[in-house]
Amino acid sequence: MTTRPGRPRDERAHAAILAAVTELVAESGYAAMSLGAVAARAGVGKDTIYRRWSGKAELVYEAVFTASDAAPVPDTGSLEGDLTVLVQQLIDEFSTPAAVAALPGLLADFAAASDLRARIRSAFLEPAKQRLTVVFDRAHARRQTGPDVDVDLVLDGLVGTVFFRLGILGESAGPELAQDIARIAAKGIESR
Amino acid sequence: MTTRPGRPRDERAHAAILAAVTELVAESGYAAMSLGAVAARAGVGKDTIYRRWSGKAELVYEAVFTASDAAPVPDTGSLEGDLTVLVQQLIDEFSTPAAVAALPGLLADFAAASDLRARIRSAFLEPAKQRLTVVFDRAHARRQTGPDVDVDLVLDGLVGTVFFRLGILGESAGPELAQDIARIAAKGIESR
Amino acid sequence: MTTRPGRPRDERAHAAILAAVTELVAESGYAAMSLGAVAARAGVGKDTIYRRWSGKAELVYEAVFTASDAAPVPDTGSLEGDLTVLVQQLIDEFSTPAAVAALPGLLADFAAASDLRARIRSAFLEPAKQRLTVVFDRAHARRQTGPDVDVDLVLDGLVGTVFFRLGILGESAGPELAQDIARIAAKGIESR
Amino acid sequence: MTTRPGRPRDERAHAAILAAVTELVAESGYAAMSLGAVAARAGVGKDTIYRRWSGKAELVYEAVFTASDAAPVPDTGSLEGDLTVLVQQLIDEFSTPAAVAALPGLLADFAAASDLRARIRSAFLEPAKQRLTVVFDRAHARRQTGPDVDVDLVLDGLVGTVFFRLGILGESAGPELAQDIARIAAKGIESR
DNA sequence: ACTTAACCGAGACGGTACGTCCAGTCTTACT
DNA sequence: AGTAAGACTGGACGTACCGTCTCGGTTAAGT
Repeated sequence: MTTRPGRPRDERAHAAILAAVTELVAESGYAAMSLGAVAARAGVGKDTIYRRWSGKAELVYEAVFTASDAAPVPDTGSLEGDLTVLVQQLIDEFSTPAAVAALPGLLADFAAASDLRARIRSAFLEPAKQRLTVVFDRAHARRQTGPDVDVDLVLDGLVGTVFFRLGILGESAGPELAQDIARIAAKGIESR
Repeated sequence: MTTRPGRPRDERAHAAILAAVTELVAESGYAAMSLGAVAARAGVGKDTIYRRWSGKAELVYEAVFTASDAAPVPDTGSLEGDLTVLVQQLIDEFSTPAAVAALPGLLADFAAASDLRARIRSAFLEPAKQRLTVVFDRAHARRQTGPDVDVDLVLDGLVGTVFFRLGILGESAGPELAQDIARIAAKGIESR
Repeated sequence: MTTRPGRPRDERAHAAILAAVTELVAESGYAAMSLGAVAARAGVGKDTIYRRWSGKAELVYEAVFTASDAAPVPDTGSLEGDLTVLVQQLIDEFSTPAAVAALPGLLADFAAASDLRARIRSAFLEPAKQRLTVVFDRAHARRQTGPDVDVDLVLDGLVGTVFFRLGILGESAGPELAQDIARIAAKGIESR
Repeated sequence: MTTRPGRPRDERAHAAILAAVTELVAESGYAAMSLGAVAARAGVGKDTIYRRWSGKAELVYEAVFTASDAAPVPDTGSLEGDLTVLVQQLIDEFSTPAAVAALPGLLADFAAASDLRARIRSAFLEPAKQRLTVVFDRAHARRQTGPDVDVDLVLDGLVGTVFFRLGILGESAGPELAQDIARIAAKGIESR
């Protein structure tokens, strides 16, 4: 039962919509980007959008944040080194023009709708949490940390710091930023 | 001649508007709160709002974040203790019903308008930065930290973490949260 | 008891307001002329206007239609000649830039407010009716007309025709117009 | 391919809007009737009104003056009789509650906007002018009038008189009015 | 070949908020 | 009491967008 009756959805429309969102959100920002403009840019009817996504937030999330899920788990041999790589991954993910323009409004919409709010942890944070858990397991095996590090708290700290700096304040990340953040975090959770 | 010509602005209208904003933003959320509804609730014409504030973001900012500027500088004798108090001040500021409801949309609007974006550091962060600077000076005098702590980075980390947890994820702060955050931060920046 | 207590009204303000109305109504038209703009142009507070006139209609009426009340009663020796002069007086009165711009909106406001509507006959038409009555009395004395000419009907016909042509259609009056109208009217009411 | 792409316009919305205008203009008058109230009464969004009409004047014109275009050309055998019928047609057209309430403000708006002003002759007057032309042709064939009657002038006189009496002064038309006007006009233009 | 059913672009639909403008009133300090 | 200035409530304006609905027409799978 893999096929449904009727005409199948046009994959080119799907791709054209996501491309239009990426362009328009970078040009205009999240709030100023209307779905009507997306439809026009993509050469698509508005229904074709609403048939696939429930609203602006879901659509922009998929368009902007679906690439880096495959980021590799860092393994540099030290906790600080691993965290530096991981924070740099976050910075890279949040630094594209589309992400910078989309993030504040996107998270505002997610936060405002309770059904979406519940999905932030699973959608945004879960991939990074898995990488972070592996990093901590290795650090524990090296006796650098205790067994009871609060992964969620550290993750919220790293993500919150990066999001606040780049997404809210709109500052660009210098080459030292990832290491500066990682150094404090690593020292903060190491044993002793 | 300190008085301007014409009828002076009505302070009661000012107060009624801010009270209406605080109520409505807590009831409806930032995006769903219309300035027309604010005017109706306050018993005020829309012009009276637009005469004093340039838009929703400026208005809500003034209504929701103008109380805690007078928060005292903590002085517990230890860096971790001081940071715990300071983080708790942030948590308290971000935990009122109006602040929880207003923050994501408010910061999204500030981030989207470049003229407002520049004001986040000065308007939101400056009071906390001053307290944090005093805390670090005392810690340095106690030889707990070096002289070159990056105050902005730590501040962004503390604020970003609290804002992300409470404002974006909508989680409520448990009694241990402030100390958990402060402990990691203090260890992360201590000398040695 | 000709003097009232308190400061007497400033006659220069009165004149400045009427001058500002005449200018602004000619520039902008009746509907687009706001009393705030009149006050600013006259260098006067809005209250000074509302203290003297009850609203825009009354003000514009006084500014635009108060000059020609002293028009002389024509006496050319023939009914058609007298009517030609009288119609030309109407045309002159309705052809000033201010009158052309003010008339449609002004009469619309008069017609919409029942208390003003009752005043159109007395305010607009009474001076012309008196002149027309004299003209008809002389014509009757010359046995050109019967004794029972419906003065109001003829007056409404002359005024309505001129007002519709100039005020509503916005056409300019050629040199023959007064005589063309007067000829038909005179023939239409002569005996035989 | 005569059909345009997209959802066709809803004829019931069109009719509901015109019905709401007819009701509301009769209840409130032209100036006091807001398009927002029309939309609410018709159960329609404001966009649906602005999509079809450019403003209040165009909308009210279509709602109030679209019935009598099919009025028959009078043919009583005499000029005065024909004119009496024609004037009565004008009176009937201007005497409906909606027309009485709409006319002054409507013509004021038409007169104020130069693009609309040009349409008064074609939209309001053309149907009556055609009937009047036929009446004059017949009168000329009967040798009652010369060949060079100024149709526009007589039409402006008849319409102006009726409009001024009913529309501006707000007087109701007695049973003799049409004949009184027609008698003067007929005598005024007859040969000899 | 024919039916069925979901798809498609286009754009109209009801509804809601926007930010501006004006009417007519009110409140200052000053004359 | 009158004055200039300008703030006040209230409400209409015309625009923009949301998310849904309605057309005519297309594209496959199932019969």
